[in-house]
Amino acid sequence: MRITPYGRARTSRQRDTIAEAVELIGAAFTVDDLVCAIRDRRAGAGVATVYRAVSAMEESGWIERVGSREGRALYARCRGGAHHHHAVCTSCGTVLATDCPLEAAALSAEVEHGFTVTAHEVTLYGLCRTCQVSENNAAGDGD
Amino acid sequence: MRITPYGRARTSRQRDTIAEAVELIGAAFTVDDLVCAIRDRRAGAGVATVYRAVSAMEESGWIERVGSREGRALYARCRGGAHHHHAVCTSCGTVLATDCPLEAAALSAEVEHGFTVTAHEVTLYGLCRTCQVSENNAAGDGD
DNA sequence: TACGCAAATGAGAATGATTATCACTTCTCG
DNA sequence: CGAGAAGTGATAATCATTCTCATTTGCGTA
Ligand SMILES: [Mn+2]
Ligand SMILES: [Mn+2]
Ligand SMILES: [Zn+2]
Ligand SMILES: [Zn+2]
Repeated sequence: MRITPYGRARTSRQRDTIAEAVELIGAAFTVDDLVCAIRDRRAGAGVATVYRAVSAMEESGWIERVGSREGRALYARCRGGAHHHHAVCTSCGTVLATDCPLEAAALSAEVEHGFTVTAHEVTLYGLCRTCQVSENNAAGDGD
Repeated sequence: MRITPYGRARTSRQRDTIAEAVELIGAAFTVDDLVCAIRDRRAGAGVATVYRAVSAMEESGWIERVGSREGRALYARCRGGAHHHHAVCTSCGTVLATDCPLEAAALSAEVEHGFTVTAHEVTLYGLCRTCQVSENNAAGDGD
């Protein structure tokens, strides 16, 4: 059973456009990014619809929440098999998958204090190789 | 120079009460937790004042932000020397300091993709030893 | 192919945490 | 004693996200 953007849910003109925008952006995005990307396209979509589409895409596993930026939730197209985390470039939004650092290291809280970890959040922010290079050349560029 | 709840800032009846509440709780707390804890005490404080006090306490390093719970920021009295992270008991709010797992493991994003990490978030949620024990005994005991 | 209806849409209201205002009150210090 | 800086608090403003509800639409089925 192939993973589609919306799982087994119904499709629509709006949802198609939204999924296209996700592919087009090809990096971490916020709901607002989608709303803007869609505004000038063939089919607009109300804010509520975009929020619902993002929820559906996340539920079906087609996108993942990868962090937050300025109070807005960050998502990305990042099909996840095994448990992993994300490195998000704060300049261009490129998202890399990283292994979970908690599996390798014996967790001090776990071994020293008998703490049972049931959930954890690990998110890295920084610059991808491309953006490091362009920072060397240009002085001040966006974000 | 001793670290005081409000750094070099002025003190007040309200701020004293707020700092007391932090010590009294002795676990992770939200701003709302403080507001409630103070309500019935000798000196109340407006919500805005509590928010400002929490900011001041965080700035002075007397408390730290240790995560979030249901959309509300979580803080704790956790004097931090070296870089570290937190394990927060989702049952009682106990906060443990944990070593940073990113320093031990060679970060795959860093070595494999040339990604430069400039910031990261690591927060563990789970059950402290005490709460694990009480879960074995009692069946359902609230959040 | 025509129906029926659950699912989707969207404009706008509601929520809820956090921040900003602004008119006081209270320290601090010379 | 002032003057000015800092703190207070009721209230309004932000702002991302969710909810409402009347209306439309996709799609399985007869
Ligand atoms: Mn992923
Ligand atoms: Mn700490
Ligand atoms: Zn760390
Ligand atoms: Zn506990």
